Amino acid sequence: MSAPRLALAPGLLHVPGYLDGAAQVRLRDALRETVRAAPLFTPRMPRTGKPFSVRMTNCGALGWVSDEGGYRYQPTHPVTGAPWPPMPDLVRAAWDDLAAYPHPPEACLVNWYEASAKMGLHQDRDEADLEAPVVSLSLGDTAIFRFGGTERKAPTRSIRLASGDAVVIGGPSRLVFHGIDRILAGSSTLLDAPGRINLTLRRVTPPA
DNA sequence: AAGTATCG
DNA sequence: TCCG
Repeated sequence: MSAPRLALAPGLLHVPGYLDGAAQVRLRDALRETVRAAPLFTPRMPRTGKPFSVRMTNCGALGWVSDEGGYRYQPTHPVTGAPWPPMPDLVRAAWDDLAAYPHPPEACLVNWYEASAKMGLHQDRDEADLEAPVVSLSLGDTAIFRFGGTERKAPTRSIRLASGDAVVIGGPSRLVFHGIDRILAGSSTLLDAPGRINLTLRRVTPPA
């Protein structure tokens, strides 16, 4: 049985219920190990240093970080200096299943949204390889996800992303603006606290 | 630059 | 209240 893949735009797919309940529990438990090895940190805006409301960590060879020095991928945790922990097998399997791209992901950004956290409209454009899609997995409370076009001025729409949902952002939609308007606290009991975990899997460098 | 606040 |  495969979950329906809903095309929101060319190259932009929503897969409601991609992970069943057992897989969500398995991923949640794997991420507890990830966060133990690579504690959540608070990213900051380039230049201004203003903190994000979302906290983050990463797994895989490279991790996305942001601070006064800018947005970048790097192989080590910005606070502990340790290499990022490995990607859980389930994460890698989701990439193989959803990305339609013949090379492995290098980065898995783990975003923790507490109930009041938001993410402004932005593009994912720090990857040297824009041929590969970005694959997103949601766990915990439902989020209001907003997306538009590849220009900031394009009109936007919003959809709800529930625990277990996947989104694939690729093809002509690879550089669409997107963000999280709000979290519907209490909509899931998967996590111990109100909030949401989002994983974004990415290929960063062009394949050798 | 993936920030927040505020206004129409 | 939502959107720009």
